[in-house]
Amino acid sequence: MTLALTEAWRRVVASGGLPAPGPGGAESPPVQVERPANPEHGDFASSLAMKLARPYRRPPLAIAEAIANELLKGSTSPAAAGRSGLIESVEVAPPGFINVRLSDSALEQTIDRVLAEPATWGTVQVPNPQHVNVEFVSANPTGPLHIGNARGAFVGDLLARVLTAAGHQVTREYYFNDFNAQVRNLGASVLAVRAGEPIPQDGYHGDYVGDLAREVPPEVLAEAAASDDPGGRIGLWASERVRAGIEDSLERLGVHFDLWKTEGSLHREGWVARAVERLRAGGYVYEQGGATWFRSTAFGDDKDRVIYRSNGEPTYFASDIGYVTEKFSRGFDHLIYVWGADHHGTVARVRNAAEAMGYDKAAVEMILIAWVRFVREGREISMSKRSGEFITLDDLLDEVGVDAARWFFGSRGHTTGIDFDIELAKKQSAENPVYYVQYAHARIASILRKGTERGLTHAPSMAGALGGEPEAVLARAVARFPEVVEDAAAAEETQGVTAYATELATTFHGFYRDARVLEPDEPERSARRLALVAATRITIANALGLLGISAPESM
RNA sequence: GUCCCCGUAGCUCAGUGGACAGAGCAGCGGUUUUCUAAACCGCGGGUCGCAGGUUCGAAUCCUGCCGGGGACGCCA
Repeated sequence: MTLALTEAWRRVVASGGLPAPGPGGAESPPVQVERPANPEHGDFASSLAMKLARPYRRPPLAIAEAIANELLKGSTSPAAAGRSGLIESVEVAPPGFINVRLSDSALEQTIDRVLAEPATWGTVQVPNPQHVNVEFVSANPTGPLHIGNARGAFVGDLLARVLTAAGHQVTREYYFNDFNAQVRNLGASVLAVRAGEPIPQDGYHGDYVGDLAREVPPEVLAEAAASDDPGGRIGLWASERVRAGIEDSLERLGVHFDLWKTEGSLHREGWVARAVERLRAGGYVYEQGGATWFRSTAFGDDKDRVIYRSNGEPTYFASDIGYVTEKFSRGFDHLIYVWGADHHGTVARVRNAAEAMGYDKAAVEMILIAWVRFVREGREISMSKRSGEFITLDDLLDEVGVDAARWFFGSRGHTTGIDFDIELAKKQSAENPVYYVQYAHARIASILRKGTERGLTHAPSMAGALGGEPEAVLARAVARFPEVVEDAAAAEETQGVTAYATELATTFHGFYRDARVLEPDEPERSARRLALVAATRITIANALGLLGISAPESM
C-alpha cells in the first residue's frame, strides 16, 4: 500500500501536477500508511497530503485529490494488471486524508491464500533480513530461576519468535558465569550443610542447597577433599546441576535456547585477550594504579572503565567485550541483550567498546526491562537467592499456568514497571483475556468438527463468494495479521499481537452471533462461511503460536 | 548531585505526530428450543501528573516542575 501511494505520488510529479521533491524543491516526507480505527475511513489511510502541504505550499485537499486520482487510475490501468481490482475506492477527507478501501476480491484472495498455506500465514519476509543474536535470562546458576527472572525469559523468547516470523535468522543464547566467587560460595554453602555447620557469609540459604548437599556424588566429594579449593570443585558440580534445572524450567515455559555460553570459555578461548588487544591497538587502553582501563570517556561515557583489576583479575566488563567480539565473529548483524533495568549503567561502556573495536554501535542493542514488583496481600516480596526467600518460576507456573503468564507479559511493554500481585494473578488467571482468545479458537474448531460430521466442506475458492457484511468484516480482520507481525518485529514488542488476537476473537464472536455457519439447506453459504472461519481459526492459532500459547481444540 | 524509565477510566494496562483517547477486569441491567453462555448486547466511568512551547493537528515531540522506580563500584 505504501508502495502504491509512493508510485501514485511519483506519477503526479511526472505529469507535472506537483513539483519534484529533492534539492531546490520540497523535501520528501516518509510516506506513512495507517490502519484507521474508524471503518468509515477505509482499510488504509495516509496523511501524506498534509505532510506535503507545507513544502509544496498548496492546500492539502488539492494534493490529496491529485494523488487519489492517480492511485485509482493506477489500480485499474492495464499496466498494473497484477494488482487490478484490489482497490475498491479511494476517498479524500478533510483536512487531507487519503482513505483507501480494499475490494471484496482482495479479501477473497487473502482467505484463499490462508487456506492454501496455513503454516506460513502471518510470517513475512522483511526486505533486510538479519542474523540476530538474542541473549536473555542469563541468570547465574547459583539457584533455581525465580519469578523475578520470568519477565526476561518471556520478553526474550517473544522477541526471538517475532523476529523469526518476520524473516530474520535468530539465535537464542544464555550466558552465564561459571568461575567467579558466587559459584565458590554456592559450593561452600553445600559443604557447610553437609558438615552441619552454619552457612558462611555470602553463602546461599534456599532449600535447594540442602537438596544439593544430599545429592553430591561420592566421587565429586573425594575430588573436592583432595583439592586445594574444595568449595570451588563442589560449586562447579552444584552449578552444573542447578543449570540443568534451569534448563528444565525454561523448557517448561516453552523457552528454548540454541546456545549456553559460559564466561569461562570466553577467557579460555582467548576472546577477552584479543578484544583487549584490539582496543589497545586503537589507543583506547591504558594502565593506571596497577589496573588496565578502557577509555570509555572517549565515546561520551562519564568515566573510564576497568578491564583488569590491580590484582590481575578481569572484571565482568572484560568478559563483556570479549563476548561482543565472539558474537560478531559468528556473523551476526545485530546483537540484542535483554537485561534487567539495573544493568542500565553498563550499557554505554559495552556499546562504546564495540564502537572502539570497529563495530557498528547501532548493531549492539540493549533492551532494558523494568522490574516486576512482586506483592502478596499488599506486601512486597523481597527476592534474594542468598537469603533463600523467593518464589520460583516453577511455583508461579503451578499457580497461574504457562499460557496466562505468557499473555500477561506479552501484552505489556517492557519499559513499564509492573506490580504483580500473586493472589490477584491467581484470581485473575481464571479470567485472563487469553482464555477469551482460546475460546474463540475452540468454538471454531467445534464448528469445523460438526461441519465434517454433517458432510459440509469449505469452498475450494472464495473467488466471487465473499457475500455480505458479516463475512467482509471478519475477512478484513483476518487479512490484517501479517502487518501486525511486521509491526511487532519492527517495534521489538508484542503487545500489538495480543491486542490483535483479542480483536480478532471479538470480531469472530460477533460473526458467530450474526451469521450461522452450518446451514445444510444452503450448502453454498455454508461452504463459504466454513472457508472463512477455517481461515480465522488458522489466524488465531498462528497468532497464539507466535506468542508460544496453545490453541485448544475444545475448552 | 548526574543519567535512564514510568505517570492514561475504580484496578491492571494498550495507544508514542493524525480523524470522536481504547481494551480487559471490577460495577449495573439484559440475552440461551439454535454451530460451545469461558459468549453476546446495553449503561455509567477520563483536567491523558502539572505548566509552558513547537505544529494545520500533541496522550505522543521540546523545556521546566511534581510524583514513583532504577543506575551511578578495581560487584555481578
